[in-house]
Amino acid sequence: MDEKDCTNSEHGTDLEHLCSKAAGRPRSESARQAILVAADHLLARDGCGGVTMEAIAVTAGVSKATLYRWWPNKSAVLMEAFVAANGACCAGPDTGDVGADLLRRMRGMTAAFAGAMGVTISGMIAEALADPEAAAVFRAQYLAPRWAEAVDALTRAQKRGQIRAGADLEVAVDALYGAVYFRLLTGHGPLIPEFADALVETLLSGLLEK
Amino acid sequence: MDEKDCTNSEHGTDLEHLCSKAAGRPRSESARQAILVAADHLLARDGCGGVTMEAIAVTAGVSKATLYRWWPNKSAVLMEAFVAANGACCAGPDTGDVGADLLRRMRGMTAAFAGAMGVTISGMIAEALADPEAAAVFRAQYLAPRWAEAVDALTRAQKRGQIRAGADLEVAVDALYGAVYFRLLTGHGPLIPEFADALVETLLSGLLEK
Amino acid sequence: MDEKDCTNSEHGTDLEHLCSKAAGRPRSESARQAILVAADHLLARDGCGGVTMEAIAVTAGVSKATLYRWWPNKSAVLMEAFVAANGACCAGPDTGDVGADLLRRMRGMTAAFAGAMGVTISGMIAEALADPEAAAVFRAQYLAPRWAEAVDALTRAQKRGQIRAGADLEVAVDALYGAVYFRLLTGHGPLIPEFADALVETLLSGLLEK
Amino acid sequence: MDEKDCTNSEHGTDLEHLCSKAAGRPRSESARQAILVAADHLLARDGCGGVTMEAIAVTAGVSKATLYRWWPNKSAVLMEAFVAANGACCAGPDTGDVGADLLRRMRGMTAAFAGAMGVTISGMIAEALADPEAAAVFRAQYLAPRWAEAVDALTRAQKRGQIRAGADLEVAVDALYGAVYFRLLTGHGPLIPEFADALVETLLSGLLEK
DNA sequence: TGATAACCGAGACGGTACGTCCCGTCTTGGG
DNA sequence: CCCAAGACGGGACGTACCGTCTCGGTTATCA
Repeated sequence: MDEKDCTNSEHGTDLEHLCSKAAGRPRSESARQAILVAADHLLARDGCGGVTMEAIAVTAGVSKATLYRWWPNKSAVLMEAFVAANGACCAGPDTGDVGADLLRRMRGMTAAFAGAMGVTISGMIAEALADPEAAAVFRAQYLAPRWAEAVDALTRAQKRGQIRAGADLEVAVDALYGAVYFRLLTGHGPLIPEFADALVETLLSGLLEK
Repeated sequence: MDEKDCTNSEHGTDLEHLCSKAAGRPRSESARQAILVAADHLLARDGCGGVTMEAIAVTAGVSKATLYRWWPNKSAVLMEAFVAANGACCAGPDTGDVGADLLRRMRGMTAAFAGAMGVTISGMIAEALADPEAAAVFRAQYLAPRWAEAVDALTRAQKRGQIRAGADLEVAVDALYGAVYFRLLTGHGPLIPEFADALVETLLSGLLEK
Repeated sequence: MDEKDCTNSEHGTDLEHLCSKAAGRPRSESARQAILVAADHLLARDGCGGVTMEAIAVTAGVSKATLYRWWPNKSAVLMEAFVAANGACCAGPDTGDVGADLLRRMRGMTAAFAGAMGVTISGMIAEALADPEAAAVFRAQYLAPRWAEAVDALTRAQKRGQIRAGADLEVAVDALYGAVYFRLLTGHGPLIPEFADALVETLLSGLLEK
Repeated sequence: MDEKDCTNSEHGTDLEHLCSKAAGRPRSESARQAILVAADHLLARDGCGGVTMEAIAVTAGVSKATLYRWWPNKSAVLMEAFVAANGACCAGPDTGDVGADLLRRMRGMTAAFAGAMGVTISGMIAEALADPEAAAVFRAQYLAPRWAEAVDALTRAQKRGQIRAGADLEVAVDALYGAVYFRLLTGHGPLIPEFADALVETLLSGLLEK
């Protein structure tokens, strides 16, 4: 982190030399990439519990010591591999129709969670539950951007007057996302498009009789 | 399961002798209780990942073979210990005021999840994510009753005309519960009473501008 | 050790039950034998430094945990394997001629040390130098019996009047054995029959001019 | 070795330029000294097996690459550090009384071996047992001079007529030194002055009844 | 007076073995 | 037939050290 801030500093000042120490052989970027790729591959093939540090090392053509030099444990490697592969958060288009946009978003999410991504996400949450640091990474790198993006979309709709002024949009996103995660993690209901439809409809219209 | 069906059979018929093949020493009920108590205690103390079959056996004063004679693996023991300790599902009173009842329910849930119970539930879900059979037990013994109870309460309110006719109450409960589980499992927001309040308000009133 | 004393107790008293507890599955003697055989085999094939606990386990068809359950480390396993294979100390015949007997003994020793046994002994001493417990085993199980036997033989000759009364026979054996070990361990001279001859002659006759 | 032969060449001939290709920075003598000092210090503190190349490097304020640039492996460093610190072989005075001289010599040796030097020597022998090159260095740089010196002393006595003509003095020194090394390496007896006394007496007088 | 070549520190790298831990199975003797 | 005690095979874990490598930077000598 520190040296990244340093090298990325766009204003080359005299202070540069303070952090550009970097004595010794620099970290092998190729090894890092190979590890993340191997971890992601094994994650998809063997599931979260089936991945082994030894297997990652062998697959990546890397020594186990190198793994432990840069990541404290298996959770950390898997989590970084996951966010490296799934970090990008493609904001959907804002068509002006909050209902349609929300529907598209939630349908996409349920469809993804119903497939291979669902298995992977489950694994990452299991990992997060056992390791607070992994949890923090998952939250910051994967969850937060998507969540914020959804809140933003709702906020824009609210400013357009489509959503009532007093609504707590953050809690609303928790309810939308939470429902999907709930079904994913507990398996208590199917992740089908109709579920997304009903969920959006429920959130938008509310339960109370007018 | 099999012999349970047998011993629990309330109708003592002539068929009894078919399953009451209890030649030999019967299962020690005291050992079973000691195991469940020990598992629950260790679960609370060491967290889910920290519990060991060996530790359960020693704490319960029981041999490891006895554990594996009656449960197929660690998840099963922990899950049964959990539902034995937390199985009862006390339905709250139905005061006739949906909003107040729902608020009470969700506040209770968030408060519980914010405490020791939250840690335990997290552990059980982690266990469920790694073991489908444990997941089934968790769902059937813990989750389903509470979920059904909540759906029932909303259904009664709907019949009373407090909730609009077309609302999908099952999805609504998924959203309510899901939001709380979401925060519990991802740690992405605090489990405070205000969260319960906002959640109920959002679900009841909906997001759309009237 | 303790339970050995116990089971070997020839007088079956009431106290027997105190130590014949032996609860639990008894130690597998076949595993123990397989381990010692495997260790001895690997020792001969790969030399002392080349043996691996993992290799011993695999060769013996045994789990690594079983190794560490009964021996604290590699040295201990190797040492026990060594003494199990080379523990027997065949006392040579006492012909009544000290010189001849001594010569036969030292020639046999140098011949053995010049061959494969020399390599093995070197390894065991290296192991003993790094691990005091292994040293104690080597001393008690291998060295002491042979040394004592040699001292005894000299003592008998002394009683027969062939060796002068004041001679310190223990120190003499140290000199005889030490010289051979010295050449073995430092490689500073060859272990040939002539060396044994000269050594015995020197010790018997002494250096001083009469 | 090569460049040592070169720099040590006392006869500065025209050939000098062949090996004095010292284009570039010359070897840092201070680093070399620091390494040997550090190795010797760690050897005394942690014992032979406890010394690490990394530790030597850090202690000497030197990089690991520098170690491996000048020595092929750990044994070589330790051995050179040992002989650098203990290479000098102070020949004792030749008083004309071979018995007294021998006694003084062996008493000094046992006393030294009973102390810190004994631990160090043990370590070097352990190292030598695992590495033939280290063994050669130990033999040539440490052992041989002392051994030769002792043989010389005995030879002088023999020429003076104090020792019988036919005695094999080399074997006698092996017996004297070997006995002390034997006790040091196997720990089978104490290294006390009385041992030196008895040893010398035994060797000088021999065992046979006259 | 540079240029250049070998030095140096720092430290990451592949590799190998270590000793620990836990799982789920088994083998005893005893109730 | 149950139970306690506890040994067993299996397999992943995280650590430690080895000897090699790549950096950026530092000297002496040669051109």
